[in-house]
Amino acid sequence: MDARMKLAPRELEVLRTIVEDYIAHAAPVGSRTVSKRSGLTLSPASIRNTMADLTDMGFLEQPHTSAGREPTAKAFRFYLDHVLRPTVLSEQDQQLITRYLGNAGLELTDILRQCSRLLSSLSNQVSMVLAPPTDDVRWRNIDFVAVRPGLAMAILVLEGGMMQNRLITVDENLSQDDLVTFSNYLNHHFTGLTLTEVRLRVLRELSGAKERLDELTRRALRLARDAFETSRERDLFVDGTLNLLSQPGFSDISIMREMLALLEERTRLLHILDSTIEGGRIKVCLGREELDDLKDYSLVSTPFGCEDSARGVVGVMGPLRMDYAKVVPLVDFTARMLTELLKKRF
Amino acid sequence: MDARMKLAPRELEVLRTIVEDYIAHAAPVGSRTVSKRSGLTLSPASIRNTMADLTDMGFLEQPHTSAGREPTAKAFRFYLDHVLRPTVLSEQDQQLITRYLGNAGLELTDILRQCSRLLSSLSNQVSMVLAPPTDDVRWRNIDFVAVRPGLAMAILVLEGGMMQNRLITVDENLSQDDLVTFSNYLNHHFTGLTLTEVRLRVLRELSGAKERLDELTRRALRLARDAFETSRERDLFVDGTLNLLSQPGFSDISIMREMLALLEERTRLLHILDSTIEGGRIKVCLGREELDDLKDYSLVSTPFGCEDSARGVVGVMGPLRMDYAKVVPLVDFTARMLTELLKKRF
DNA sequence: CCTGGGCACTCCCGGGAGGATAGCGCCGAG
DNA sequence: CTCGGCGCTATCCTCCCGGGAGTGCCCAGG
Repeated sequence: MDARMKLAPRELEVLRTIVEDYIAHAAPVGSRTVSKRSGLTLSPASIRNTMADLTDMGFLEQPHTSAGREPTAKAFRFYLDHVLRPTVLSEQDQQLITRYLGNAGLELTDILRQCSRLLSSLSNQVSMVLAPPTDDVRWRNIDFVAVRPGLAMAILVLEGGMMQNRLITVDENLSQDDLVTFSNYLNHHFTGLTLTEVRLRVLRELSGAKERLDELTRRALRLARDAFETSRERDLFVDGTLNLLSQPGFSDISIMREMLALLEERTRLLHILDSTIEGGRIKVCLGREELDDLKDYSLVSTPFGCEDSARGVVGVMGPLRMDYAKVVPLVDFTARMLTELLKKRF
Repeated sequence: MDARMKLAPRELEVLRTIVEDYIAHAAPVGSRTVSKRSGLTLSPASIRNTMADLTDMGFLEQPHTSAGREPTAKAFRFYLDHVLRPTVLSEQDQQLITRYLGNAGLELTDILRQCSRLLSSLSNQVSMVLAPPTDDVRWRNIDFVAVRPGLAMAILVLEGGMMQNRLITVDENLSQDDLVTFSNYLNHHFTGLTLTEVRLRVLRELSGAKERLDELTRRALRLARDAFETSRERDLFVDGTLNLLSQPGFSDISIMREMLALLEERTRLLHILDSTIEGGRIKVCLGREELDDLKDYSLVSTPFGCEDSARGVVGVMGPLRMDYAKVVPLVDFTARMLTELLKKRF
């Protein structure tokens, strides 16, 4: 976007003032206000001229004749890209996050859940944390533990220290020793492959010439198949839904409902979050531009996790006019901490 | 409540009509409507007399002079206790539930989550499912699996087939064999005790004269302590929050917010649900009577699980005037199915 | 004594009028 | 280029008024 070139310093300053005032007060901004709050020493009348220009350029719009101006999505985009300078999170919040994540527990899910809580309460918005996908992570080790006759738990450790465990039904008279034999077999054959590859290979071998497989192999493969048949649903933590209600100007209940519907319908949400992973850097996705359902909302998200392995996403969703100056560093910092924590722990 | 004695057949019929009409339309009911809809063949004027009596008795109230009557909480209580006859769930819904629960997975959490989904979508209300507490369940078997040096997973199987697993940090140079030794030791000593008892005993022995313990014992006890130090938070599944918004007459946003706050603040919710477990039978708890925060809501809940072991709770929460004739059998049936399923599976 | 028609009364609700307010556009002087 | 001033416009709030729904009460009739 080369829009920056076109904006004179004064226009830029006026735009900045309007956006920030709008973020702070959630109401159309008038020329008088801009005149007072901006760094410029211009009368309202002069400001009005500039505002008229900005309106022509598509940065501002009036809800109706003779109301103040509201920034458009384009204005927010511009503000984010060219005006907002990267800031760091307040010392206080940093400490809070570090402390909480420090003793959030050993399990990834606990950590991520905690993370989501933190994000929503610090941002006063809806937060979401999407766990890293496990499909492309490499197999390191599997264990089977007999729970009771006919039921066993499979514990799969993946590269990077991620784990999955799930219950599977097994032959009634399999002993723990049998299970160990099977896991040895599987570990020997599959270590280093990704889960997707494993799944593929298991299926191929099982459906292939059965007679060629000995009993051991076949049973081991069956176990593996049961344990990984379907890829496990990725954990998705959403928190702070309540914050949606506290907002001024959720004038339209229907949008609200749309939002809540989205939050309950995990698949779509998951897809949206996942699509933000690509850039690698923090990304602000304005409703009007990309999420066509949520015109007046925006999503600040960034991936976390080591760059070379599976990555999850943390994000904060709120109204278009949320406090980016705070939320962006917040999301950024949280993701960094999380990445660091995972690197250390796993 | 001996109020039933006092109600003449006509009064009862009028009350019934008003309650049911109010449930269906969520609006004050006038004498004219009652005259038409009730089984009685009386003119509005006569109905008015009866309605006046019912108002005096505290069963009805007027939002303002010259509006229709609304049933009070007392009326709902009466309706539930003496008018509503136990009905069975529609064949169709029964099948739906049986089918879905049938292939909900092997793990308890998956089953309960599914259950919650079902309840909310069939009732169009907010549903909640609280997992059985594990504190008073007896220990059956523990296993430790080394995940990587310094980290192990403890898998605890409880009586009735419930399981818990969690990660614990261990001595860097413990081998899998050591872990097996420890688990043998623990199983030998603790099988049959409840988790609370185990926790108590572990702490006592560890804090007691340390020199008396040999190395093996001490290390085994340490593992046990780490694995059970804090009782795990009970799973609580809430679904259908969205339904709150679809309701007519959530006139007051503040109540709505109260409700959502409650749903996020798990502890309180958990406490409320848990307190409904005592009766053993299905219970309808009207906001005004017992949950003083939620004046206009009511909770239909019932415990599930074998009577002699730990029991969880399923419930549906909705406005005072929800469709009890449908919700009560729904909750009841779901709990029964769940109980049966658990009995069979675990 | 119960029933039910009639009537006056009360209260809510929706629509319209009018004043106050906020903000714009434009013009014209400095 | 700046900016004070004026006229214009649209919203919001308040008040008011009439229609509608439903009650309470009275009284006649079975």
